[in-house]
Amino acid sequence: MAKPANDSLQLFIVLSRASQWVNAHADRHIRRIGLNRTEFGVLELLYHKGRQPLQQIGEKILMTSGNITYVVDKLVQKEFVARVASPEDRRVWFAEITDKGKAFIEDTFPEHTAVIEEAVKGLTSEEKQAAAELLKKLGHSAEQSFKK
Amino acid sequence: MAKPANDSLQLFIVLSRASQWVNAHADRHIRRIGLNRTEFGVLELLYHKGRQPLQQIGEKILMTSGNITYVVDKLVQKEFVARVASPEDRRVWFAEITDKGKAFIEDTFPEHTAVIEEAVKGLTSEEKQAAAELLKKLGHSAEQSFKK
DNA sequence: TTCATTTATCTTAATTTTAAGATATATCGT
DNA sequence: ACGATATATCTTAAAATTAAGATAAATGAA
Repeated sequence: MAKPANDSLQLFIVLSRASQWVNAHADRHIRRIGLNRTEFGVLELLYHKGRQPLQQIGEKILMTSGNITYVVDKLVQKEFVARVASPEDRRVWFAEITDKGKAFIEDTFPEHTAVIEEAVKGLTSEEKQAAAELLKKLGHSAEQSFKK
Repeated sequence: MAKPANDSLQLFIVLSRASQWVNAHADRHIRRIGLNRTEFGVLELLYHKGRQPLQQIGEKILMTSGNITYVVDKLVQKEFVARVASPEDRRVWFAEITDKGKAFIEDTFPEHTAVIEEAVKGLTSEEKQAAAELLKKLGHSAEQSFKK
């Protein structure tokens, strides 16, 4: 049996590489449609999860508060996102996707999906499901232990 | 059976999240020891794989040529790395880890390993091995299809 | 209520990264 | 050998990101 630390380091290495190369596919496509990874991630989040306080966007996509302000400003300039004041807490702004933003996501999502399918086509459907289950568990536990 | 694209998108999502949170652990540690993720990655590469032409570093860690120059300059300033001319091709510089750089890696590696172990402790040893195998396959195929 | 503390967003400067292209050298076809 | 093309590194400006801290509002303890 190998030392336990080896399993962990090995996992870390292959996780980083897989993420790097799969994201290389995604990034190339996202650049082509005129956004960067962060902007696309925020827009997708708002599309799928609805309006979010800026703070919560930063918690999910892991960026500093200053960068959230910057990225949301860019999306507002592109008219893909609007800032909406919170009626309950005057410190809070929600970011909300606009109709133009929704249309953009809906237009580009089929291509995005095709790019991701190409990126992960080295695994069979069963392998994808097995990997996804393990990664879900890993992601949750890493998030929990990071916040403690 | 779900649509095939769903397997792929789901895998992409959980891969991104797992990578994000595991890297959050690693980044926090790397910052504490005075480097950033890119610098540490380059230094580790040179430690484990020996001297590399700058070009090849960029291919492995996916960064632009300008950024390689910048990062290697920073590591040279810290005396962790030296530039060595190639005797065969006068365009090429190798980056090579110095004794000080080696000592730095050797000093910090036990902590780095402990941080990674903590980050991935949500999986059992068997699960780590299963995940690593799938991610290795995924990484290789994503790299190949990206370059085509 | 009041004051101290916490929280959410924004601002600014510095750092990191990319993009575009310049320079020097190597390679390839003729 | 020659000229065209390709390759490796570097330079510069712009874009993206972080870090530190300012401001305003909410929360909590006394």
